[in-house]
Amino acid sequence: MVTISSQEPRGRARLVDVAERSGVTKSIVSRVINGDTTLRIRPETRTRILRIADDLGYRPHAGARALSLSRTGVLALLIPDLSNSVYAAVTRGAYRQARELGYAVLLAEDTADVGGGDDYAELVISGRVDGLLVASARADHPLVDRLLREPDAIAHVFVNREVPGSHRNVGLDMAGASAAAVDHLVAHGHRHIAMTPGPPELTPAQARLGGFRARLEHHGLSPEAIASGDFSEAGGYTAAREILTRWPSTTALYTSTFVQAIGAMQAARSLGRRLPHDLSIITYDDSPMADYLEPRLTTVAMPLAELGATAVDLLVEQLASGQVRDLRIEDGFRIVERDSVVPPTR
Amino acid sequence: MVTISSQEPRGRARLVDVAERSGVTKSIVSRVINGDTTLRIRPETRTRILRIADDLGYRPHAGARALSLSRTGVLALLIPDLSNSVYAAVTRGAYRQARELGYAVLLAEDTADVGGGDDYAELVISGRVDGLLVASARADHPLVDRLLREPDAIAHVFVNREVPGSHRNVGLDMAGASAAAVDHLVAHGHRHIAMTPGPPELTPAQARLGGFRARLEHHGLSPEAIASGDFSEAGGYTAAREILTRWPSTTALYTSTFVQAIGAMQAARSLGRRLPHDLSIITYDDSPMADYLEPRLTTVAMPLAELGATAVDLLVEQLASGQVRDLRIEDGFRIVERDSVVPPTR
DNA sequence: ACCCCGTGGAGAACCGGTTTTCCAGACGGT
DNA sequence: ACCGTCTGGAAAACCGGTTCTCCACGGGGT
Repeated sequence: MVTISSQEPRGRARLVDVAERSGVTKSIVSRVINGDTTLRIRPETRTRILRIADDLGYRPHAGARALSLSRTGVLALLIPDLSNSVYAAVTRGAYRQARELGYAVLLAEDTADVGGGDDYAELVISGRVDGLLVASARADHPLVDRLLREPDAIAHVFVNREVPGSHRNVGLDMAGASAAAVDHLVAHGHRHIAMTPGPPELTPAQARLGGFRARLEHHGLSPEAIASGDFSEAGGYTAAREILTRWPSTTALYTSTFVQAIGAMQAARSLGRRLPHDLSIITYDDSPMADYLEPRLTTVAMPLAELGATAVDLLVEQLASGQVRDLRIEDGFRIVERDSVVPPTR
Repeated sequence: MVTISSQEPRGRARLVDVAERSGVTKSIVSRVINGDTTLRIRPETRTRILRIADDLGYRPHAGARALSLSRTGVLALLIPDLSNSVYAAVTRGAYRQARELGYAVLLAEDTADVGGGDDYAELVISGRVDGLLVASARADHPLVDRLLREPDAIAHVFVNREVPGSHRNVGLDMAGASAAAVDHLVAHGHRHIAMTPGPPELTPAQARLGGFRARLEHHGLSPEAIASGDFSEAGGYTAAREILTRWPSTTALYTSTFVQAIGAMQAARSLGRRLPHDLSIITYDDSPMADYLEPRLTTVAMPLAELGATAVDLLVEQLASGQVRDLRIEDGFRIVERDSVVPPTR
């Protein structure tokens, strides 16, 4: 039978362990570690405590801390689709900024199958996280309903989607980016320009389409064709085929996501169009892959990391002050010229 | 001045709130809610408690629970790169299985810049999660060192990588999948087959290369060429260009990741090779995008969701019993035939 | 010798759960 | 009427922190 002496290191060092070895009480250790400025303490005692805490590898227990402070220092980022690399960039920006502000980020994929999405509200109610960054695009999301019904119950910010009346939207200048895409195509001489904006009920699709239409009008043009289709390769393929068969005069296409562009390129090829001469393509959102397509794909790169970081800023601000507001990142997008946009041959 | 009556709903309902309204003590409520079978209680009292808890929307405070139980019911999944869709599939499998077993999964991207990676061990030490699913591929990872030094301090499992001596590896049959790819190419008549395995120091690259070599040998062949390059588009491009320029007799190429294949296709085109007739390509890992490339890309689809689920199984088993073991998912991969593999023309 | 004040820290309450121990009262048997 | 047993639940300790209140002690001034 082996008895554990009190000198034996336990599984983890606790505050009281540090206190015992330092010859003080745990309240002192807590205040030293947290840098309480109202504490008057002998410098040597302070350094002794800090050294012992370090020796023991002391780390505060997150649960105990959350219980005592009524806050966790964790934010949840809800994204609709992990395989969409757009969210990878947003996530990186959010992580970095959260870290900067002393928060951690918990990432959750908000798939439709997870019990209606109410689980995510539960993250906050059960005290796992302090607030929610909601990047889900689904229009009829039950979580969104709930957040709108009792907005103050749960700190939250909507990222890259627009929930009217929430006053908690942080977004990109999608209209501006779309206008830039139009300008780029027009500058190359295109006048018969089509677009695949994405599902009409989703706000990102609406915003990009709105900017597209408005800028065409500015140039005295109107859309050659608009065809919806979801944000996937298949959606781009279907929409582009529809456009190219029903409006063969189209010389340029603006797609709403990178993978839509992939689908659209395949659609063009399947109809015997040669890229880029028979059809110029530019897409919203950039990707490392753009350099390795044939033709290399011209894109509008968006400041996604900044979007994530700004969303964190807003959420932390909301946690601290209770104030909420909308914010749009006005600049930061840019056209990345590659080979998929050339002057029209007709 | 408004005074809050005790009838007023607080921010969240606590156990004691449910208890008061039920006319019992919180210990009873706790035992009822947790289904304590040793509790003898009047059925009507039980239903009353449950109804009131439901009415109040009671959710236990995760921190308090973790403090009391010394477990959180949360597992952390550490992945090296969020923009890699392979991990999206692994993550989905892990989420689903974790949910099944009553756990939640916290996702963390293990980027190199995050303070040496020791932060992740801290997730466990600080009581935020119960265990770690480590999918990071970096060979020299400080976290891996730490886990190897004190393996019992932190429950963990290595996913899709092989850490020798850890006895906590769960992986796919990469060698078998590579053998299947070789078989597929050989069945189409190829005898001059090259591979871009990826960075030589990473175990996934080694495992795929090993299976490739062994199966070629089985067919009485030897590799036409092997060129390393990282797992990205650029890595595939560079490696494929090297192969095609230095070993022009190559008729078929097996790449180690989907995006490597994208890069390799571009490399082939850049050298005037026509796909697939001048070069057949097959890649490890499938993607929805494969259907929209030119030519449509033949792949070896891996059971990634099952990998994630199995990893969770093993970690939960480790938490429950302290037992550890290696596990390889032997089957489940399959060739997805598309258009990028054709008989050689030479 | 006495008072006052600043220094340096002790002690206890509390956060919201879980779990173990214990007990009042009803009930049945003799 | 008394005893033992079972039923249904109360009470308290504990998990590991944070924070508020309070106090012992020593030095300086008069």
